[in-house]
Amino acid sequence: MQKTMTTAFQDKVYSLLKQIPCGKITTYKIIGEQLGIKGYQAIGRACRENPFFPTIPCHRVINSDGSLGGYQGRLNHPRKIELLAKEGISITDSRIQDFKKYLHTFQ
DNA sequence: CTCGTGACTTACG
DNA sequence: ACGTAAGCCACGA
Repeated sequence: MQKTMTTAFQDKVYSLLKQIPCGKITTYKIIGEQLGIKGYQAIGRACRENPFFPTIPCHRVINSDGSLGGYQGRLNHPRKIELLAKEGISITDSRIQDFKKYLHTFQ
């Protein structure tokens, strides 16, 4: 029956993502630092397998250089840009302006 | 159990 | 800026 097939790794990623408030974003690197791993790709993979929405807002996760990265397996997905823009984040040319200002740290 | 591939990356030259 | 290497997880054979 397993409605959800979340693994221990994904569970950690989701826990962090859920801590991200509205209007804030984070990067794969930060998540990796919090998890203590360097498998940034694995993090993105966990988001892509994310069966919940918007319980797990993977659209709030971007690259460390300010680019949107991808969404649902697609790069610079228009949906991701729109969602972030609605949260008050300015995006230009598939890139976040002053994304550091919106960066959310798991302190 | 082992191997190979894919994945929303990052770092380096 | 581009290409390559490193590194972590999940899935299929």
